Amino acid sequence: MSEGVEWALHSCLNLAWSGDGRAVSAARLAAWHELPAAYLNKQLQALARAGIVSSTPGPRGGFRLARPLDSITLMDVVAAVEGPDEAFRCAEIRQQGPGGGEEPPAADCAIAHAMGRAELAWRRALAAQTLDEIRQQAERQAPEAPERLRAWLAAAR
Amino acid sequence: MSEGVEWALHSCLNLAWSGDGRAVSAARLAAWHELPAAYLNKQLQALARAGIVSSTPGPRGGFRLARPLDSITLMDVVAAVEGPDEAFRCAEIRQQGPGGGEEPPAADCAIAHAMGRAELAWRRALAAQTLDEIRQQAERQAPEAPERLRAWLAAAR
DNA sequence: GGAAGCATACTCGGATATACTATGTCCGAGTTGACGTGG
DNA sequence: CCACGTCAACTCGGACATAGTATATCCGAGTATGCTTCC
Repeated sequence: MSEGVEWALHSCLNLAWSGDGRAVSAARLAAWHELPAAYLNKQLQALARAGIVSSTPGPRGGFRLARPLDSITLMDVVAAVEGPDEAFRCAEIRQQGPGGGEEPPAADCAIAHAMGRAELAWRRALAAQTLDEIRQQAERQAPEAPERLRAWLAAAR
Repeated sequence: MSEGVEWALHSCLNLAWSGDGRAVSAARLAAWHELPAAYLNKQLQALARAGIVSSTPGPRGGFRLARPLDSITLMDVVAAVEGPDEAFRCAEIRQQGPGGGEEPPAADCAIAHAMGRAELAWRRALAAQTLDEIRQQAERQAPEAPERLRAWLAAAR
């Protein structure tokens, strides 16, 4: 799985903690965890295309959450960064060569069906978890995190 | 996900249909679906290392199932081909840069925890499905498939 | 006729190239804010 | 003092390199088979 998924998820939480008042630039979000700024920018663009964050150019510009955290699921972020297509894609090799009959088979490939069911379970688990729940859990573990981020953003003016 | 997973799964079913009497070479299994023989051989080696199939060299050699289909799950094959490590690996970026505190955090990353739970659901779904169940479903859809394979193997002596 | 020895062909197994995607970097278009200037 | 125009800096956005992995290929070690030869 792409490294950018982890970056995007942390960035969403950081955006939520930064306060809704002002946007945060990709460079600041990247510096907070020592990530490559230009590449994180790429991931944030993907989030913007998916409607998860909104971007504003120019000075004082940057990214901010486009909707509240409790309406963003893990699935939304994963789909935005990784793309919408399934991880296991059936190439229908059973139709190739001597193994494939003359006419296409009537039913779907049993293997693809089973793999699809498993992947559906994964997607359901991701869709059942909102970023707000994760934020609450993270704040229970480290209650000072939001304030530290806001202080650092204000100081690094 | 790797293309080889699909090839390995189909090959396992084909090995089950070929009959337990004699081994089938990687070249024959590949020709049945017009796959690159040498590369399929690589995937079968991975299955052999995992104890799913057994290999015998020399003439009349090849691969055969090492244990019955009902004791092989989708998870076994996926783990053998893809490797045992998780798809989402937490790099603990929260500990890097100004965002990371002085001492390591006490609890696990909430994001990694949630992603791990989703992946666990996927793995459970894969482990709950045996290849024998898939074989039964495939035979219901195409009852003539096993016999066609055996006839082709005998003809291509 | 039978058995031993040998050559042979066929198999896996791993070491070696190539292609593609994820990763990382760079520069341009656009916008906002500040500053200077004129009224 | 206020309003307007100009300028400059900062931002995203997409186009351009690079690296790492999945894909594909090739050749060597090993083994069972069949044949030849000798007893």
